[in-house]
Amino acid sequence: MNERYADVVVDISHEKLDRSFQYRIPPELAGKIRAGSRVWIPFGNGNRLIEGYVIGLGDAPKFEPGRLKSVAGLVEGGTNVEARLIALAAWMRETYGSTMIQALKTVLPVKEKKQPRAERRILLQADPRQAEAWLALFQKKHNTARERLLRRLMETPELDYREAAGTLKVTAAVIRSMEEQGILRVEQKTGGETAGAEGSREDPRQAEILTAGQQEVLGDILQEWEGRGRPCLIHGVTGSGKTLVYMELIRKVLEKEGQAIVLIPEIALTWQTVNRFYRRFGNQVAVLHSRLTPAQRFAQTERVRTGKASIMVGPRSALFTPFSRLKLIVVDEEHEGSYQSEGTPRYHARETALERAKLEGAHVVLGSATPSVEARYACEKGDWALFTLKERYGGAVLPEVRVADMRRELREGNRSVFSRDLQRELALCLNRGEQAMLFLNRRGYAGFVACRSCGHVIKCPHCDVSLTYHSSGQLVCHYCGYVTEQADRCPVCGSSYIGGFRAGTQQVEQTVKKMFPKARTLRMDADTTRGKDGYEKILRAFSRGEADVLIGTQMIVKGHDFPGVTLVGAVMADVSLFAGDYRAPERTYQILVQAAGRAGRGSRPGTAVIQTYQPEHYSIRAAAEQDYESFYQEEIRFRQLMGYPPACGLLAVHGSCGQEELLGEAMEYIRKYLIRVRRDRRVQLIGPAPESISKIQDLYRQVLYVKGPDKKALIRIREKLEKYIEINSGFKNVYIQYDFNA
DNA sequence: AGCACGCCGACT
DNA sequence: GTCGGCGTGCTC
Repeated sequence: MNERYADVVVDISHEKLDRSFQYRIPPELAGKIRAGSRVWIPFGNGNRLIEGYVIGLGDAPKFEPGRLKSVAGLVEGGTNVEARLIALAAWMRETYGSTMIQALKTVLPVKEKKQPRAERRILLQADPRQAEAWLALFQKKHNTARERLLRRLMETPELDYREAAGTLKVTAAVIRSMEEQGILRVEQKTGGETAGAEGSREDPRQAEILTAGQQEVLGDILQEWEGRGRPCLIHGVTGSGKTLVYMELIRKVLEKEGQAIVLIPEIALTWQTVNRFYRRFGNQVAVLHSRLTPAQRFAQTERVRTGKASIMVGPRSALFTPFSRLKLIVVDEEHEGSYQSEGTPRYHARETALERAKLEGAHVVLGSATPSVEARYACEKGDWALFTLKERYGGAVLPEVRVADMRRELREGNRSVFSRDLQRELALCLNRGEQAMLFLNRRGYAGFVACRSCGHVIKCPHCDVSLTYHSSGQLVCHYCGYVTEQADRCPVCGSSYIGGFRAGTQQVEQTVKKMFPKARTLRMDADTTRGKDGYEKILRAFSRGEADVLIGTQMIVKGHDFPGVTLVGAVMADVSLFAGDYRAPERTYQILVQAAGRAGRGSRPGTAVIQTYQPEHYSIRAAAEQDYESFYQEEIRFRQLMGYPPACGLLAVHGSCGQEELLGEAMEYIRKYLIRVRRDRRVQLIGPAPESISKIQDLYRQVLYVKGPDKKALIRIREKLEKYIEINSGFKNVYIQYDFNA
C-alpha cells in the first residue's frame, strides 16, 4: 500500500504559494516518505531545488499526470521536532477540517523575525563620484528601474528592502544585478536574540512525601508505561493530590533526559499552580500564558529551543512546544471545556495530545475529579488505563451536600430565590463569622421553559434536549429545528407556573442584602470584572476576608481555593441542565461537584446546598452524593440510546451567511448532497436548524448534524462535502465550518 | 521567492 | 533586425 504521490507545501513564505503541490514519489523513496517528511523538490520553471514539507500522501494524481514532477530526495538530518509537528498539523487538518496552512500556523512555533525580509536593508556602496557616473549611464540606457533606485539611494543611502520592492517597484533581479555591479549592498539584520535575564538556577526542593494511595497510583502508572503504555486517567477527588503524582512522573522523565508538557485549563493557570512547579523544578520550567506578549512568549519558546527548559506548563497552546525528546504529556482537569479550541482548526487539546504523544513516542497522563464521559468510556473499552485516588490528603473532609427541592418550597409558600435550608445555613454561617459562596449556574442561559410546580421541562420529542424560547412565542429545538407553540399550562400537572427562569447575580445580591443587612457582599459577573485584572482583584479581596458572601457564575468555583468558605449554595442548579445540548447533564454534574468541593477545604467542615426543581435528575442526585460512577452509568446509557458521542460520532456542519434565504438554500443543498453520498445507512442527518444564537453581527447561522457509527466515517463524509462546496459557486458567500465536538 | 516569457525602446 | 531591461504570470 505504498502511496505514489505526495502533497508538498513549499518552504517559501508567500501568499501565492500558500497551498500544496503534488509530486510523484520515485521508486527509491517509496515507503520512506511520510506526512511530515522534509523533502527536496524541483520547483518552478527552472526546476531549482527547494525544500518542502510533505503534508499528505495519495494514490491518485490530482493534477495532469504528465506535468507532475518527482520528489528529488529527503532532507537529511534537520530538526525532526519540526517534522513531527508538521505531521501533527497534517493530522489536525484531516481530523478537524481546516487548511494545511492554518494547521501549520497553530502548530509551528512563531519564528520571530526568522524571515528577515522586513529586516533586510539596501545600502549604497558606490562613492558619490561613482554613483553620478552610474546614474548618467542608466539615464543614457533608459534603465528606468535602476535609475529610480539609485536616485533614491543617493538621497538616503539606507533603504528598506520592502520599500524598494513596493513603492519603488524595483524587482529582485534588478537589485541583485546592481549588487553584482558593486553599486549597492544588501544587508541582513539578524534579529538580536535578547538573552533575557536568566534567573539563578534554584535547587529543586525536596519532594513532598506521597501518601500510600498516591504511591500506589504512581507505581501502577509506571508499570503501565513498562507494559502496554496506554494513556492513563487518574480519577481523583478534589484535593487528592493528583499534582504530586504528576510531579513524580515528570521527575522520572527528566532523569532519563526526557521532556514534559503539562496542560492546564486557562482559568486554573494562576501563580499558585505555576509556583508549585517552580518550587519543585526550578527554572527548568517554562510557562505559557495567554497574557504574555509575543516577545515574552518567544522568550519562553527560546528557553525550550536552547535546552534550558524541559518542562512546559500552559494552556492548550503549550501542546505545541517544540521539545525534541518529549516523553510525557500531562492533561490536568481533562474534562475542562477550555481544551476545545474556538478558532480554526477547532482542535480538542485532549485528543491532540494523544496524537502528538503517538507521534513522539511519549506517554499521556490525564487527571480529573469529574472525568469527561469520553475519557471514562475509553477506560471502559480498555483503550486507556484507569487509576483512582479516593481520599483527600492533609486531613480535609468532603463537605456535606444537601438538595433543596424548589418545587416543594413553592408549594409550601416560599417564593424566594433561596430555599429555607439555604437561608438557615446562610444565617448560621454569617453568625459564625465564616464565608459563603453563592453560585449561579448561568451557562447556556438560552431560556428553556420549565414548570415551577412540578419541575417538568419542555423538551424536543426527537432529540431529548430542552427547547429554547424565542421572542416570537415559539419553542425551538436547536438540533433538529422542531418548532412548537409556547404552552400557558404545564402539559403534565396543569399548573400555570410555567415559563422561563429569570434570576441574575444582581437579584441574588439584593435578596441577600435584604435578608442579612449586615453581610458584606461581593458580586462577580461580566459587569464587575470588566476592568483589567478585575477578576483577580475580586477573588483576592474575598480571599483576604473583605467580604462575607461572594456571588457569581462559573468563575467563582474554578481555580481559587478559599479556606474560609464553609458554605456553598448552588442557587439555580438546573439552568445548565437544560442548556439545549447533549452535554448539559455532564457539565451540570461537573460544575456542581466542583462547587460543592469549594466548601470546607480548610480545617472546618463544609456544607453545600443544591437548589433544584429536578431533585430526582441523575446529574443532581449523583453530584449531591459525589458518586461519579452512578452518574457515568446513567449518562453513557443516555448517549448510547440517543446516539451521541462517545457512543457514536457526531459532526456539526455550521453555516453562516448575511442573507437568510441563501443560507437556508445552501444548507438544504448540503443535506441533499449528504443523503446522496452516504454509503452507510447508519449515517443520519439531523436538521438543518437555526443555531442557539441564530444571528451574530448580521450573519445568520444554521447548523446541520451528521450522526455516524464512528468518527472515521464522518471524516470521510466531511472530506467529500468540502470538495462539493469548493466546486459549487453557489456557496461563495456562505461560510461553512465543521466541528466534531459539537 | 525566483524564473521565463513577451513587450518595448535603443543601437548596429 | 537584435539586444537587453521591465513587468507579468506561474510554479505540481
